[in-house]
Amino acid sequence: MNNQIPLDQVLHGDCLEILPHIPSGSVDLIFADPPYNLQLRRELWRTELSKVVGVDHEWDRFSSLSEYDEFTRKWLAECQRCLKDSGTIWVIGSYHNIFRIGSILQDLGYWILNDVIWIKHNPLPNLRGTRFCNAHETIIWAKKCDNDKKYTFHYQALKAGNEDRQMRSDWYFPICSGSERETRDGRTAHPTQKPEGVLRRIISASSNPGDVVMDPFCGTGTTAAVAKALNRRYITMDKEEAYVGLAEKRLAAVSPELMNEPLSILESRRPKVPFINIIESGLLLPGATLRLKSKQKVLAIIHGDATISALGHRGSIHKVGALCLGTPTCNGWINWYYTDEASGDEMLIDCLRSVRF
Amino acid sequence: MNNQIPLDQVLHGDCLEILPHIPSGSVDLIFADPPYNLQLRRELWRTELSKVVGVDHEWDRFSSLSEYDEFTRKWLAECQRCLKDSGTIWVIGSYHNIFRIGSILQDLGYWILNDVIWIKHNPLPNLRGTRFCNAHETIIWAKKCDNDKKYTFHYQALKAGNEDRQMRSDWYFPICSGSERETRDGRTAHPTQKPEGVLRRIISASSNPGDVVMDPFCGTGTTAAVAKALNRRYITMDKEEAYVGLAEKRLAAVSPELMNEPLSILESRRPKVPFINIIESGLLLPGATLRLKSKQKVLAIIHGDATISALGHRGSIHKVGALCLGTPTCNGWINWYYTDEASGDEMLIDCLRSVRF
DNA sequence: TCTGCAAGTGAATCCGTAT
DNA sequence: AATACGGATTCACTTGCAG
Repeated sequence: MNNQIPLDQVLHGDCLEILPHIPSGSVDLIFADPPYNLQLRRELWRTELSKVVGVDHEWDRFSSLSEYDEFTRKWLAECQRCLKDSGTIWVIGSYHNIFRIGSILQDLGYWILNDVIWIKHNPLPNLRGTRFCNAHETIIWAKKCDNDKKYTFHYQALKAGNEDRQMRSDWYFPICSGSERETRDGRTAHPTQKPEGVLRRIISASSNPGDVVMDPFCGTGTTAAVAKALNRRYITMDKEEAYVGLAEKRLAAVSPELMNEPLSILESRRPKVPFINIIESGLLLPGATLRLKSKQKVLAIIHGDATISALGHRGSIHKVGALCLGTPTCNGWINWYYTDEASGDEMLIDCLRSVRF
Repeated sequence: MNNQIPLDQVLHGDCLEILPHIPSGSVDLIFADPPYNLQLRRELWRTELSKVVGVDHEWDRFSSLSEYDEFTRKWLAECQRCLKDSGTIWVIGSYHNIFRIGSILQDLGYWILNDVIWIKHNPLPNLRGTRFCNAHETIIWAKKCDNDKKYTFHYQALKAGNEDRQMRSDWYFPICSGSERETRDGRTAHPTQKPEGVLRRIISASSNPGDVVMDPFCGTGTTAAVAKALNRRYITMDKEEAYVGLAEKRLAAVSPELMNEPLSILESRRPKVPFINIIESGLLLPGATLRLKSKQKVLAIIHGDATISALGHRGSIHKVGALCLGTPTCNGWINWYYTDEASGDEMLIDCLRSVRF
């Protein structure tokens, strides 16, 4: 393996052994669905045992939790090393393990961006009627560290796909079932297979086509399958050979989709028009005046160099706006009004930018 | 104070100093809304140049995560001592602190029963478009320890009040506003006042009339007020004298309710399915086409991010619809048609929303 | 009295590039 | 690396006032 990046394969082995071979800073995005049955099984087992033989609760709980913490710290630290400075990680869990994971993420210096709640329309009910129906899972989204690097987030595309309202932290997906559910010998292949919809939203929101997406706990290969469909590269692994075979078979049937370039890539921003263009093109003449909506008395005069002056201040539309309003910053475009000669209406100078130059 | 239980008063003082005076095993239910340890780095301004009033109070400042952990461990340990063996605790938080809280609860030997998600109808949006809108908070419900004692949980009452379906872990409440919001000198009295609906559900679900309900972080006194209204006793405290006075005044105006069982469950409003869910769930595939009834020649293509493009425009089903029709607005759901593969019929995409998610 | 519009606000780890 | 500065960015709901 050496320093080669094992792309687009399903590796067989424990992530604690494989991750150290992945080069540092080579991964754009990580999704992880770590096991928690380690802890859960032990605690259920302990509960049963304690009824019979009275095992020392304190000691056993501590050993079980700390063992889980140590495992978690190891794989999360390796993931952090593998991530690019601009990379982000998603980790999913339930109340059994998500608090350990969130704390360790913070301890390792990851910087949490959001916790997202996957709300299940069709959860397993609480069969004994002793608690609330556990109808959700928590997914933590974090960046590698508290640096200034920009992380990938297709805000505008998500907003457009969400009917022009920004995407929120509550996500609604059915649990994985029907034909999407992988089976082996006619039985559910993996107990915690995640819906492709969840992975689709995660991968398309926080990575770009061509990016490297890693999943240290492959399972049935949902992450890799969606990554392939969305034209991303993948690195994934599982310590159980049966899952490796299953995932490979699943991946072979996946074809990369067309039409999944994010809106923010296709829609190259409208080129910014500097204020001086407005003056140079004669849309506003030197000597004309501007007003602030909230302070009608403040009158600014436009100079030939596209600076303005008001209340004894002179400078850009932004700077003079901030000084007049007493705010630290000000977007002059959406605060200064000019008077339209034809209609006499007061109009935002931002309107002048939509005129084609 | 001695061994007297200071019932139905608002105590003035730090919970770390007061809690040690509360007798062991004297409390049936605890609700705690501890400081979140928010870390705001810059001022945040809205586009219309009003400043967002964040939580930047002395009581929410900790110098480090470990200091926060230590504080948390101390008050949670005291709470555990105060609880009856059958008692339970609820703690609310956000991603800034809830993982620390959950881990420490587990470390101390509390036994987590559920994590409940309070989903807000009307959260503060993400004003910079840099993350998902943080639209929820997490509430952990735990029992004192992993013992065999039965805890209070009115499963049947909750179910009856929830249209005969068992109550789930996703709860929908608007943020506290309007006349419910406590004010002082005409301004918001406390930045983190919780809605009474949340407390009403918590207290009535997990305690009985006459029980002792404790809140170590009184604030405006919501817990005590709801406890009094529901005929419970309360113990509460705050280290800021101003809040003590405020809560006392609020409590004086509360009358215990008659007939407060069964539960009154607020309407649960869940957001409608956005178009992106249709794509993510595979009901429509990227690359498929949509048509307008009135303009059959206009063909729109669906992209992987649930935007569509037609006539050179790209955006949401609504926006592109409006541009194609030349109307100011357009409800894309009832204007775009897809072709059903099985029948060949043209169907409104609105039909796809009725599929159960 | 009713309607419509404007203004205000809520637990927020909330910019990016050029110099 | 630190600073300067241009200019991009929000949703649901309530209250109050004008008409």
